[in-house]
Amino acid sequence: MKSKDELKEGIIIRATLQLIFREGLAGLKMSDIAKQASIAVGTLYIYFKNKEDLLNHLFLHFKRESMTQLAQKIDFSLPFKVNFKQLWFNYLTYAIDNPEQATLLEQLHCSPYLRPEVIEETDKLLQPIREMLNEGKRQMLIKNIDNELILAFLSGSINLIARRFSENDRKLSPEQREQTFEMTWDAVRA
Amino acid sequence: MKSKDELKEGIIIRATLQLIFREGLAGLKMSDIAKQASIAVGTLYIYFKNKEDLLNHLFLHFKRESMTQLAQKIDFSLPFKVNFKQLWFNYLTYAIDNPEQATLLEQLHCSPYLRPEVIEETDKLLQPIREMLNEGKRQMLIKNIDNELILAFLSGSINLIARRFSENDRKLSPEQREQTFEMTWDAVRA
Amino acid sequence: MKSKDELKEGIIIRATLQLIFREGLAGLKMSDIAKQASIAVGTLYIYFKNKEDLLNHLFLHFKRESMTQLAQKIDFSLPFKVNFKQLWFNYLTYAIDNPEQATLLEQLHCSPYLRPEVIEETDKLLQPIREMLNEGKRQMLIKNIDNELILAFLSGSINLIARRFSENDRKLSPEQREQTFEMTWDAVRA
Amino acid sequence: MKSKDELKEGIIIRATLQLIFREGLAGLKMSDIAKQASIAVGTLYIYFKNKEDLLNHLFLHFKRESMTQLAQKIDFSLPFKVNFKQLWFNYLTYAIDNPEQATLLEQLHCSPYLRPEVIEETDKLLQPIREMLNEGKRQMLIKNIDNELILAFLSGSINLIARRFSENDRKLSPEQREQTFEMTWDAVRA
DNA sequence: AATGAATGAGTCTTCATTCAT
DNA sequence: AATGAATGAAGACTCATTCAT
Repeated sequence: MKSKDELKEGIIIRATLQLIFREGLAGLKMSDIAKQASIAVGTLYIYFKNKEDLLNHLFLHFKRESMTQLAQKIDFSLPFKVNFKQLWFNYLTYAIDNPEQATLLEQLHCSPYLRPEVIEETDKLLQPIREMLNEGKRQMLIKNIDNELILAFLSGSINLIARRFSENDRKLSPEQREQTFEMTWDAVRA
Repeated sequence: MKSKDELKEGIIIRATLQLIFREGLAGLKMSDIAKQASIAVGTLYIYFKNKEDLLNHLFLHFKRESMTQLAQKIDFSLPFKVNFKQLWFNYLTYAIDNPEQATLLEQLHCSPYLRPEVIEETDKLLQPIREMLNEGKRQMLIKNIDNELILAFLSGSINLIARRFSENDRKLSPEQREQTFEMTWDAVRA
Repeated sequence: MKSKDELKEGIIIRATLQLIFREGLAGLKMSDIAKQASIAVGTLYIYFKNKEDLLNHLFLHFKRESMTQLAQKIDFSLPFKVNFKQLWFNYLTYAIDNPEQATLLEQLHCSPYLRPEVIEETDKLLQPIREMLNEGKRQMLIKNIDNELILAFLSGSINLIARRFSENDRKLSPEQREQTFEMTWDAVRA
Repeated sequence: MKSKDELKEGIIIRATLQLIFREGLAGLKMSDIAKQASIAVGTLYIYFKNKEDLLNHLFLHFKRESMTQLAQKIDFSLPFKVNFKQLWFNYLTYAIDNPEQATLLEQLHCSPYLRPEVIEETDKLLQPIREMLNEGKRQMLIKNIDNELILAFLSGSINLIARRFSENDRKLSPEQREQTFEMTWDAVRA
């Protein structure tokens, strides 16, 4: 008896990520995923109910991974602005340095594959960030504006910037990153 | 003859817009477009070389339309900030009030259908806005940051906000719009 | 414009019949049907929603055809027994001489493809025969037994006999047919 | 060892019977059989060479079982008609009360799984009944008609009746059973 | 003997595009 | 120009069977 391989699920996820990055979500074929993962097509269906299911898992997987990256070096004993800046740079760095994941999440987001519940679930991952914004407001450091509005403002700007400036020959320079943060901070500061 | 052609072309474009909004880009079938436009499938191929061609035309069509909306009430004899605010509100209003088009442009943007040249062409439409930013910098009213960075910052934030807040029951209130503009202006002001 | 061919539906039905007879229902492939009918696979789906739909139409088609055969030379001005015998011989002859159809109807009957409504509909085709049985009872020529019971008795016996004796080298001889009818008549006569 | 094997073989056979009755032969999957029998798929292939082999065994198993039922209370010292009636009632009762088996045998019969030799072998099981018919003819109690014809007549009618009237809410009443036997006896009596 | 994960050939169905009318 | 029936390549998914453990 071979036991259902924990590893194999990861191999499939990884293979799919690479394919979407290289060829795009639109041309993604189950048979290609199998080939890329060096397994049989049928095996895919042991680990995932169908294509949609695989893509939803994929989305959740990298959404969580990106959230983990986001929280790095955050230390609530430090001043708000320090953490805010760290968070912002974490996000930007991750988005710029992992264009694979970013592309994936973006392509999936406007695809018909994603189930609403999965999108909802990923939304919950933002909860700690919302709390942090609340803390910033309490300290009267940032504007008293609806969290969702601020979040949309922050994510939207950072996402597009990362997308536009992730290609190697036009990656954001350290100064540009500082400038962009300056814009962001001016936008939200009280 | 010309007018007849253009009329039908418009009908097809309009029909496609509605279908993408209702059913999404992924499920879009040529036969459905034909049905929605009350013509035969074959006729589609008289006006457009193929599906890709149709979608590229569609993209360009609404990109231009949105740009026209954008320029409304802009008057270069007025002060920079007045125009900047007007432009910003034009964009936001259009994006919120025409979720159909916004959805369309967004869905198309991360689809494999769009030709690079078309994306490039739409980029040119932003030229006047770039000039305006230059003027703002000359007057030392806005930060001296790379235009593309500013544009990405502005478009990104406004797009995501519009998407998140375009459903009828959570449309942005006038105050929220003002608040958002405040963030934007603080971000770019010198 | 080519108009949807009335004929083609018949061609498909005919091709399917031959295939089921030659190869059996179990191995029936849509691609083979298309080949046999000298059309493209896709064309099948213009005339029939899917495989199940095609097979249901097939069933109904030949059920009706067999019913038409059944009614031949029936003349209600003739005495009951004459008609009864004629009917019985019509059925037996059809079943023996068209083993293709018989095989088909039988195979379909115990397949998962047939929709209950279709089976119901074919049941209605027996109505005239039920009336005839009623007439026979009124004339006190046949036993006063529930029609459904008589029908099951008649169909069951005749079906199995036809199946067992339809191969060329053991077809029922005229005497055997008379003998079988004698059994049948003795069974139902009052 | 032997007994252990036979036990498991029986469990598999039993599980398959239930599945075919509940879900039909067409949807029958080896994996489902394994689940129903609470064993692993691989184990099926220890007891049966393949699916076809399993189904042939199944067919033979229940064919034999039904024959055993058939012979109950038959006593050749009793008069012919008594035995004939007993036999007939045995068959009818078994068919009505064990719709599971009846469904199974019927579904298998028009499936591509059954090997001709197996069908032949089951035919041999009818030998005692043929002898009985011969005895009836010798005593000039029944018509002098080819045994196969009589058998087909009897089985066909009884099978269809049992199928039509085996559902609980329309099971044949004792009177109806008597009536049906009356038809049968009239059919065969000399 | 028992297990069940892995395999991959096989099949239905879809849909962009063509072309005869 | 307009039509829509016809085409057939392409792809998701199934399931009997195998085989390493």
